[in-house]
Amino acid sequence: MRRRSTLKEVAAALDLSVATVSRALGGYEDIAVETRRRVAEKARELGYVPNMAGRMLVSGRSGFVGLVLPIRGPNFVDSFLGQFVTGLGEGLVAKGVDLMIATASAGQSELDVLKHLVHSGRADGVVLTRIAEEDERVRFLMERRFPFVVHGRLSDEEAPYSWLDTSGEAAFRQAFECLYGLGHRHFGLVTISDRMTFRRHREAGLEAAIAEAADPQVELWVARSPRFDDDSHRAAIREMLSGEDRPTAVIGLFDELALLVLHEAQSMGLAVPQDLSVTGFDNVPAAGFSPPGLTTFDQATRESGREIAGMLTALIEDGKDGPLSSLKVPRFIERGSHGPAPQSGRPRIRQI
Amino acid sequence: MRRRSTLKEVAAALDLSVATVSRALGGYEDIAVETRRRVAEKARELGYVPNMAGRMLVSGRSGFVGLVLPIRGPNFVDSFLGQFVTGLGEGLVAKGVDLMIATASAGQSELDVLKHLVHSGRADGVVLTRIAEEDERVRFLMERRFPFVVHGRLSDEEAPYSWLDTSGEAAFRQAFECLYGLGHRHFGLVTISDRMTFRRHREAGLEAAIAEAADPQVELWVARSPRFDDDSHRAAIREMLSGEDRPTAVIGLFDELALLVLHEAQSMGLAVPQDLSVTGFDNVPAAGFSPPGLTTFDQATRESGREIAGMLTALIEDGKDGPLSSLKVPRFIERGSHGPAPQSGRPRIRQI
DNA sequence: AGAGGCTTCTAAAACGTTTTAGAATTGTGA
DNA sequence: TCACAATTCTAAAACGTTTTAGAAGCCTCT
Repeated sequence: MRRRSTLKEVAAALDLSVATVSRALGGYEDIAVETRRRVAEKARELGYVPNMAGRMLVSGRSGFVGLVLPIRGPNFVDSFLGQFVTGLGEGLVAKGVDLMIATASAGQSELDVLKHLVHSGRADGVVLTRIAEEDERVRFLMERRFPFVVHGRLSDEEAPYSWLDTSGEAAFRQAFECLYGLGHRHFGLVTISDRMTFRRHREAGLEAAIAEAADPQVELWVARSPRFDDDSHRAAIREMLSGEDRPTAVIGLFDELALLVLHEAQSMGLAVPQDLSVTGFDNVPAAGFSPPGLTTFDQATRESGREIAGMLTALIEDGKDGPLSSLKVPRFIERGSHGPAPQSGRPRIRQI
Repeated sequence: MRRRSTLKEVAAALDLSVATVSRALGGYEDIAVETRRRVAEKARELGYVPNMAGRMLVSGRSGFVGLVLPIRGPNFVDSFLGQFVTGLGEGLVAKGVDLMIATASAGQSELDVLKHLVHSGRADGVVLTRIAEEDERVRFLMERRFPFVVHGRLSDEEAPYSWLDTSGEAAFRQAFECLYGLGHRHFGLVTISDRMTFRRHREAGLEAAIAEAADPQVELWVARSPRFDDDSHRAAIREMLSGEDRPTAVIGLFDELALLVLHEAQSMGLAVPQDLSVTGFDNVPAAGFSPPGLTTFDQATRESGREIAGMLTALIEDGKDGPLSSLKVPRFIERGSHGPAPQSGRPRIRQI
């Protein structure tokens, strides 16, 4: 067990050919059972571990799956990544596949990284996260017929690629129904202006639910700002919450926005959930820690990672199979930030 | 650029030998300058990208560095991992090295994973995180002389291995000095009973600072429970905070514990920071979101990842160089959870 | 006895790269 | 002219594995 040995050494020790040892370890039927046993024993004794490079060379497969990290600003924190990586790793290790993380170096785009990954043969498939509505990376991979799975969806849902997504539609529908049931009629939505698929789905879910309610009393105030521009979001939220015509229930497109609402409400002297109900999406750790506890939806990110690992390895193994897809329904996490609508009447609505 | 081509194809296109093309691309001096230029051009034209398997086979290096993921319970959330992976990736890509994530499969220990990584030649070096005071993984790697860098430290600081750590000592000293300067004399420490190095360093820093203050008025109440047992922590915190002899300043060993203190204080009707000052360590995202904002220390995890990447690649390249180490001083993040000591007198202290 | 079939094993090629040892060509100095 | 050096290139081996095509030995059936 001291040094790793090679097939050749195992073969020499047993006076067999390298080919026989290879096939014996591979469990081939045309090697006598007794020989297979002897080979296995000797291999263990000598601490034989197959060399991946040799294997890769002949098989043309690297045994790796790549995760292309989104480029981040220097201060961007992503509570999602750790969970996702953990889940992916767990799912892949079960299939004997390893996970590699591909990062863009200075001046590289995510597409550059992807191209290098595909061309160098370092990975047999890739996982893409955080895709936009139109994504050049997806186009590139589809052209090459390189196996990949996307966490999220493009706007073109007919395109033949594999994805796993969490249904923002279902979630926002459920949020509305819950709040409507609690007597809320006057809603606020804090959202982004960027063209992300997840935004479209969540907004569509909310709109559909409102339409289905078919209640003329229901009104919606939409506050829309650029994704990472917290100052704009804050300003929009303050405007939404000041004045007597403010919503009684505010839905954040994701937790960070909902948490901003919680903060602004507090600093404006509005009590949550007595004066204002707030919901989010993602269930980031801070959601649980921020009093009174943010009501939100949990994506089960780690579980998604595991499932994506399974989809991707299936794709790699028998490439003929058509694209796979899976739509998860997020779990509603009811904490303290929502409650019955307050009783006071309230005037008209405005749209920003 | 359609399909990846090989050295042989480039050589054939230029009527040169494979060896010449290889050396030309390698920039060797014994290839005519003009030839080098022609080769480079044709290689680009044909979209040549070196095949890693071939290269690995002859060089004996995989071009990978492994990160062994700690095994986690099904619900464990780690905001640290995402940042660390991002930093590592950034640091490694600059050196042309890739990052692989090694996960334990069911029934495997972290040591098993490590052994397989080392023996299969899939990685040329590894990064270890979350090590305990005595760590069998470190022993194993030292025996094999396999390049590795540890994030954290063992209790045996003389052992010749490379590490990068954040000085919990300096942080807790600073926390004490800050609070002492604000008039606090009666301190609480919420900590764990597990034998982790980081615990020892932080506690040592606090004790040293108390000793240096040499003030007989200073008293310390220590509440110690098993690491992940939140219920025990809560109970210990409640006990610490109930009664008139409670501390005016509580230091959490890490943010999760400090956030528990914040919660318990709130539910007991204690105002932070008027009645009670609280500090933590780690600067998890929830620290910023939890009113009134947790005062804590920031580890600059992403930056540490980058630095570790540099250390490890240096170690791999010229293995002769002795072990490297680096001790970072964490940044004090002053938020709203600490303030001047309240004025009321306070009776004796107890030790749990 | 010969043909055919089965079982068990192996030689050799292939994957794509780097490196070593040396070949071929040209130039230089005596 | 010859010996020698410098420059530029190449053939071949090596890395460790898998796979292909087939060899060797034995058994069975006619």
